[in-house]
Amino acid sequence: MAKAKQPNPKFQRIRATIMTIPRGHVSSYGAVARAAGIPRGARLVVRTLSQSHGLPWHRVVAAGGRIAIPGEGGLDQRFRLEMEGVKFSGKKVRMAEFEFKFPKRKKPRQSP
DNA sequence: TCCGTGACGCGAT
DNA sequence: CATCGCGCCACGG
Repeated sequence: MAKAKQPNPKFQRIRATIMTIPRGHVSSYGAVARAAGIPRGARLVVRTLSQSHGLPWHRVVAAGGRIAIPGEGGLDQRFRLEMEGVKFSGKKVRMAEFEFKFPKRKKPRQSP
């Protein structure tokens, strides 16, 4: 077939990465991009979340735990996170306690 | 082909 | 703490 817009491998990695975020935890666009192997791909993460469905989009926030979605979407995200047990401090998620750290497969000698 | 846009990140003011 | 500006990446008109 011709080629119907094939999803670049980058997007696939981003999706896979986002799906590893456990319930009750969050991550940031930049962190997800880095975990996917794209140091400056925060915008790509945004695109991926907007285009793909079925992803836990509400578990991805902006740097510092800030909700980057304007309007009701942002409130929706906040409710969903609180429903999972995530606590907020003002308008930001308490990253120090709920940010999910992606496993760094560099090779610290342990379960790679 | 060039330009603008976006659920971003970070430093500077 | 609030704003602004610049850099990054991919896509659409």
